[in-house]
Amino acid sequence: MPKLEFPDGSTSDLADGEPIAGALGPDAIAARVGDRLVDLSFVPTEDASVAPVLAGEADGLHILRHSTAHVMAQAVCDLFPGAKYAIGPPIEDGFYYDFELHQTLSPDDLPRIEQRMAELVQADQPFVREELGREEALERFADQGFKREVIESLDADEGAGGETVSIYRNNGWADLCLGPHVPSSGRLGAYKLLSVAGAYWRGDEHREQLQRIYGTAWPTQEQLDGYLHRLEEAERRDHRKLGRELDLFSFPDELGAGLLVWHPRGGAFRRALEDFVREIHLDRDHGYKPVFTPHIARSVLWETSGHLAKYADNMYPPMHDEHDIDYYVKPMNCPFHVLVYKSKTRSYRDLPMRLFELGTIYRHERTGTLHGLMRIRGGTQDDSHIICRRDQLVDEILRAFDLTLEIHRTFGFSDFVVNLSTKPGMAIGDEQMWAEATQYLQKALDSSGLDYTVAEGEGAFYGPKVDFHARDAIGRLWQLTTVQCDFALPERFDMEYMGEDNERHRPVMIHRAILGTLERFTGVLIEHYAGAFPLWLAPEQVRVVPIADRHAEAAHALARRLHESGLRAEVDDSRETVPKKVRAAQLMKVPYTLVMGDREIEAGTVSVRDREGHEVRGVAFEDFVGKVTEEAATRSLHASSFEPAPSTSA
RNA sequence: GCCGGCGUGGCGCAGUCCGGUAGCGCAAGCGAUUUGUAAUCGCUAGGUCGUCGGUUCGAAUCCGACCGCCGGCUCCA
Repeated sequence: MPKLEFPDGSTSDLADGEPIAGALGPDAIAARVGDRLVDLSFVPTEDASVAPVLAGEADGLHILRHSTAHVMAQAVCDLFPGAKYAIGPPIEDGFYYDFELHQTLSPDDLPRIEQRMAELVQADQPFVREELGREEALERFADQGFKREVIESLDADEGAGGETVSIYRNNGWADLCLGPHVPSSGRLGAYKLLSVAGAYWRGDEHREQLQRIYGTAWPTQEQLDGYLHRLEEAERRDHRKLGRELDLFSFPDELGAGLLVWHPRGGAFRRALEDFVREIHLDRDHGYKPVFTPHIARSVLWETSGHLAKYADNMYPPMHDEHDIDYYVKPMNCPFHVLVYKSKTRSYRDLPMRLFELGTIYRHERTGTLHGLMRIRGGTQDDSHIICRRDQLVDEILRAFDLTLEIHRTFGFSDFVVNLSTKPGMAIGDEQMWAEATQYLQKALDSSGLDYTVAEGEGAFYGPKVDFHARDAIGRLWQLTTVQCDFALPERFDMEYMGEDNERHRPVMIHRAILGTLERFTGVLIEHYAGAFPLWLAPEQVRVVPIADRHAEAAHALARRLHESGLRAEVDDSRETVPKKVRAAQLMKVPYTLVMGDREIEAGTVSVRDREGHEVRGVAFEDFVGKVTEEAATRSLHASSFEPAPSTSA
């Protein structure tokens, strides 16, 4: 164990995680993590003396949450005799702990557990680290099967101590643990238990299913409140709720799980989205060519592609015709695009060939995985396949990255986490193929200047891929774009082109979807914008509100003129009061509401209210139309501002 | 698929524990009001209580199966 050097020059060979009073200053409490000290002093104490946080706060938060998890596990074991406990790590924003209990937990049990935790905090039990020999540890956890399993698997893992294991003990309760922990249970911060759920032991669906309790923990009550507030904010943005409220789509029971219908307002939105995606792909610079392919195909296609072998369970069962030929509904578009390519002999001059389709696919996802628009059984991908020569591959991958960034910028996504996913356990194609395909992606990534991390074994079964996760308006990451490099399907489908050398060559294929499915992307956008779409995507861009019946005709005339300018405008001529109609428009998040009364008709102006509630009266109609059509045409993310027309009356 | 929770008019909910044939608000329709920037007033209509089966004299309520939704796990071409 390496010696630690403290700021004052002294050294220590304290064990990992052991609290070190005064190591970072007179009032600070630190713990050793690996080869550095982590300040624990932000953890609130009654004297509230807080030294500067010298090490990363994330480390301290981890320690705090991990310690909270221990205390919770202790509380659960106190309340539920015979409890078996599995693992309880810190996670983003909190922690969980898995248990096997004689009874099933319900959310109603959480307050009791919190109550018991409070007593343990009150007792201020020290976290005591102990090192045990393996045999000793096995004995200590004699009635804790999960712990014994962990201990027994330890020497398989590199550097886990081998002969000894460490435990952390609070009074009589102890857990196998590397630490570190806060010095005592009285030093937990603000915490709250959130939910109970099922989880498999070791993440293996063939093993025991345990009961998991999720909780969150923060240094201060304010931070906890802030987190709970963020949860509420996320709930407020929930696309399933907003989708209903904004009348965008629904999932009728009669269709079956995971299948939806788009309502007119959702249709207007989707149309705008599709127009944008189509336009940008098909323009001269990006050079994609539109193709259209059917929704079903004979089984032979899926046998060749390998989908039947690997994904039969997640495909809808086949239908067969009078000749007993099986037809499958397509779960992917790629084999069809391969057939487009193979429809005639290709020359090296034809490459790269970039095929674009808004392709609708059906996947029989397991019921428990469905989630609003985020995971559905029928949806439409902005699916493209780029077939090219190897010498074109890196450039084509880079072009796909550029298009990805360009498209996402339009929606206000600028912060990405990028992964390079490598060969999974079950894959087609040989090692060399995989190595080469991965190299090309890596090369493109390196020259793109994008930061990325390698996700081992996360690739598609036919090739490695690069995934883009975009950060939304409230900081959440969504996996959207995937760019996959495929040497396997060209082989399986025997794709060829005639080279300059008059020989046959095998092309390579890039699979890429930038938005993913339009449905999922719509869900992400709803949450990103909290339903307040930028003008160009808003289902209804302008709502005209006549004040009294006598203004209805003028209101409809106005809406007609807006339509002629290419805007989506509606008139609310219901016999309600103006405040009520304004409220209705606000609730539907219509970008602009125009209130029409005598003054506007007389002056030929409009009274503009945006959905933030800003109101400007007496705006010249041409000024309004000009700015708003510009805002829509440029796909601006920002609302226009208006000023009253200068008075022209003499 | 697995664990747990849930399913009552278009939406949000009460009633379910302790069986006795459904109630509120919003939305909708009608009437009055003709309204100036986030909810005018009144009236009316609308539900075989997810579906099927069982227990019972009687089921929204108890039991079972199925369908669907929610929180997770697993999976995600």
